[in-house]
Amino acid sequence: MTPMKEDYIKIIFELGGINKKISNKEIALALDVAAGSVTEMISKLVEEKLVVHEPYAGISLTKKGQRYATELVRKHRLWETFLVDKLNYNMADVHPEAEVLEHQTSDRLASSLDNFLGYPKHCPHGGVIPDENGHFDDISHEMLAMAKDNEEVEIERFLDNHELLVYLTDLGLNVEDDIKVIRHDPFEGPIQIVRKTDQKAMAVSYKAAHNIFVRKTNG
Amino acid sequence: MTPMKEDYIKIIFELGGINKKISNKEIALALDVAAGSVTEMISKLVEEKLVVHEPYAGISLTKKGQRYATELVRKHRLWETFLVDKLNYNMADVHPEAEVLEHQTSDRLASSLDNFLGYPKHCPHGGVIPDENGHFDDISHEMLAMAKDNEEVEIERFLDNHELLVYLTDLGLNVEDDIKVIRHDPFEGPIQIVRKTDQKAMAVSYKAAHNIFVRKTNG
DNA sequence: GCTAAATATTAGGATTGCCTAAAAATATAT
DNA sequence: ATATATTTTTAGGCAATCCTAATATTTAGC
Ligand SMILES: [Mn+2]
Ligand SMILES: [Mn+2]
Ligand SMILES: [Mn+2]
Ligand SMILES: [Mn+2]
Repeated sequence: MTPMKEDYIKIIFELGGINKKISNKEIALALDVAAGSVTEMISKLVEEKLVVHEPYAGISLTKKGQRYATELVRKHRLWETFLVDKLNYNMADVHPEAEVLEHQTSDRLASSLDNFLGYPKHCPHGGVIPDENGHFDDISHEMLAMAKDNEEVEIERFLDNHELLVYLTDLGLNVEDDIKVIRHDPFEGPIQIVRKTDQKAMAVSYKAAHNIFVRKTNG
Repeated sequence: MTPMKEDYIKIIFELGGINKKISNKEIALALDVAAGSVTEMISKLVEEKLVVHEPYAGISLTKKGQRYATELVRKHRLWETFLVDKLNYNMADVHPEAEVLEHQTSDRLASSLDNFLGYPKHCPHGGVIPDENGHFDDISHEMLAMAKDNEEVEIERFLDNHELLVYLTDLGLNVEDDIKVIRHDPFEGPIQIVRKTDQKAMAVSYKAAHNIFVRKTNG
């Protein structure tokens, strides 16, 4: 496994989870490489039984590919957690550092780090950290944008996008916040919310609200 | 700068410091690559003004090359310190992890790590950690093997060799120990020493004593 | 000082991963 | 249903870094 192969496997996992088929183009876009490079790399990953490829139909991970993907996601998110919790990085800044450290992280290092961090369950963006055996909890795919007026939800996770995270940091909205949706302004206007703990009112842009995933807090 | 170029620069620094000329062969041996590969890489480093090469005479670093070398040594040793101080690694085990992490360490990450570790001056093997500006203290080149009977010295540093470090860990000898040399057994026999703090007597093998560097504690 | 051994360089070739441009396959829109 | 647009694959090349084998140069032994 080279770092590039790991990144291909990881992006297939992140875009498609454990069964959705991903197109050549989606990978090329996400990794910022040419389509021809993707075709070529995928054919190598097929040989190594890490992915399944139906030409012109799509690409998905084998069990073995999933194993590598979750390991890499684990390492990535442990580093992100380290950077925020121990080195006082801002959550918007950790991605590029983790993106390279992940590939140089032995299993021993990952497990020492995990222990040092107190076995965190989530990265600073709310992403699940798989355990040593590749097990991880389900994640929500419910967008804040889709929550109904008056619904009470918990902020579960943010997509790991720099601009989004800077925006949310400025706004003061955090993972694990319990909030109440007040209303959806028309014409793709902001979603108005209130944080229950401190009654702070926030207006979350329509676009951002599509990149924030929530979980109903029942009630 | 690629990771391999960084490793070439670093080994030239470690073998030769800031002025000694290093041979092709020494580099090939240290990095475990073929002599032809070294010639080729050196010619690239010459183009980039990182090293000076007199064919058949030897290779040394330019000022620019020294700058890169000290930066990499700094990152390497900060990681080693992190692994020992925070993740409870044994000093014999840290080298391979640091060897790869060093290449993926931004200046920002290095300085956050430095702060987190409390600005350590030395790595777990007693090697000096250069500061952000590439400055570092002098190091001793006096081998324990050469210390005279009855001389009192402080253990300054160990060469970073796995077997040596395992041996010294078992023996219980540490960097910064203040010791007294008792005697040199003949026929390349061990050097008998006593640690001043706890009067613990130790017999350090002849070979190991050539890889341990000390500083006179005057007295 | 000459010859043999050691060291360094050059030459030719492999691999990995990327690129662009052309060709093939598929999807979409009227 | 065809023409157009999009996506995917193929083909030909390039850069980095390694290797082995052949050649050149320097050093060491007698
Ligand atoms: Mn990565
Ligand atoms: Mn994350
Ligand atoms: Mn290295
Ligand atoms: Mn060290």
